[in-house]
Amino acid sequence: MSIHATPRLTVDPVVFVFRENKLRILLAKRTNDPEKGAWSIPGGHVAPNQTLLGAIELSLSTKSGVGIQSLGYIEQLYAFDTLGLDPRGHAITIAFLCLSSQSTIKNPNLPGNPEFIDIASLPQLAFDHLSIVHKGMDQLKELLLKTTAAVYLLPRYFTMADLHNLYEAALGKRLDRRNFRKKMLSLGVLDDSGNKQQGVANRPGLLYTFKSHKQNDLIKPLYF
Amino acid sequence: MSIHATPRLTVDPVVFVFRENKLRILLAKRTNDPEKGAWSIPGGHVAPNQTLLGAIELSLSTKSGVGIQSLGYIEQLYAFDTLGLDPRGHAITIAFLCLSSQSTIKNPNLPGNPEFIDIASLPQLAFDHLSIVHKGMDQLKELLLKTTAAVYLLPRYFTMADLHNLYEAALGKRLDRRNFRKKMLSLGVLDDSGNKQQGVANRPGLLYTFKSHKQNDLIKPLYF
DNA sequence: ACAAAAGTGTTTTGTGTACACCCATGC
DNA sequence: GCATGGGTGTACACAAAACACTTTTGT
Repeated sequence: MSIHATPRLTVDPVVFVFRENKLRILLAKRTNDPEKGAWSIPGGHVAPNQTLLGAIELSLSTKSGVGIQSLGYIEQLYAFDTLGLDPRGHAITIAFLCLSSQSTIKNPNLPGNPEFIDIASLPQLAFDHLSIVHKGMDQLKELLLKTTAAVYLLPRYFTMADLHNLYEAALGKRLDRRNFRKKMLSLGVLDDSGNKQQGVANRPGLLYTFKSHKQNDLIKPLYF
Repeated sequence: MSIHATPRLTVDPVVFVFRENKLRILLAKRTNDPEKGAWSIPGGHVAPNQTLLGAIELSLSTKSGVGIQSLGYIEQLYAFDTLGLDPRGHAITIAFLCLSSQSTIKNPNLPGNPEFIDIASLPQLAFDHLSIVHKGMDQLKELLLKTTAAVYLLPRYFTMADLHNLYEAALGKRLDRRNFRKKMLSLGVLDDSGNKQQGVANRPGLLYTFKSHKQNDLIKPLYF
């Protein structure tokens, strides 16, 4: 293919979902040595003439059953150099941030037992995968503060409390409920659907959606 | 080396300097086909067991004579997929942002005639190098708004007008001189050296430096 | 004295932040 | 009617933005 020998190239998808008011990340147990059995990001190698996204798609579906069409958002994060970390030899892995509103695993019985795990209680991870996860969390924070990326983590209809809980989980701190509502509404990216929550033992919240032409929009940066 | 065939891996350093009130980028003419003679970023291949920074260092010094020790700041930018763009076969290039306050080329007679070229009048670039340059410019803007990165582009002593000109060149827009000064001074990252400019045909400006313990600092984001 | 750029201050307007009360629902 | 979270409004402090005059140097 080439006269130049280079390190191996791999990709690692950091997939976030939001379920039960917890921000979660897709992990699977390694099925091979090294670090067989350790929780890890379900990534894989890039073949010649395969795009990076193509490699993401293949390793995701093979190792976790998550289809790329279920990801509303994909963005390249960072290239990590594994020099010295992997006994199989020098490799560079390019991490991707992926956001999905489908928060259940369709094939939980795959060899690696893929699961969406709460970022607040992460297990030990293989290799340098913890740094990769942290990079993903940092970028997700940026996105939530500067764009309407929340649309890719929430269901079509959600309450202001859902949105508030997502922001608190992702930013890792408490936000004043009233000021949060005020800021969000002032951005003009939400539509009041006119409907209310059903079957809650308290005053039901209004159900909102993101305005369709405001999805994937930059917003005035938020400061919390 | 590996049982996995992958695309070639290369690195591309986007080196910025600030000279004569112009933001400039390091370019060299390609000395080989394809696109022989076209202006390009002086990057190169990554060898197995070579770090990405090691590859940056080697290609920079070989193709442009710029030593890595002259770069006050290096940061990884983005991985670009060249699939279909390079007749030599599939390659992934990882771009790096580099900032230098040494703004003259020591070896202008190298084969590629390396030069620091004003970003306001860029020539045609080889391959997708224009996208890479744009990514570098975007990230530089971010850095200037959020950190004291200007320290890596300016000489040790500089006037408020120098700093102001750098920001205007990098952000590509006019900034109110008085509010700029006020914001910069309020950040508490500058020291007044007590000396003044010499030999200008008008009132000389005070010479400032960045406080040494505030270099590489995050600052309260600036809004211009 | 004149040109040219440096240095200084005020006012207005918007927004982040803190905080307290009423409202709708299920039980 | 009571517990639980949802929804609303006000006051204060701070910072961004717009804007005009005085000062210091070389010629």
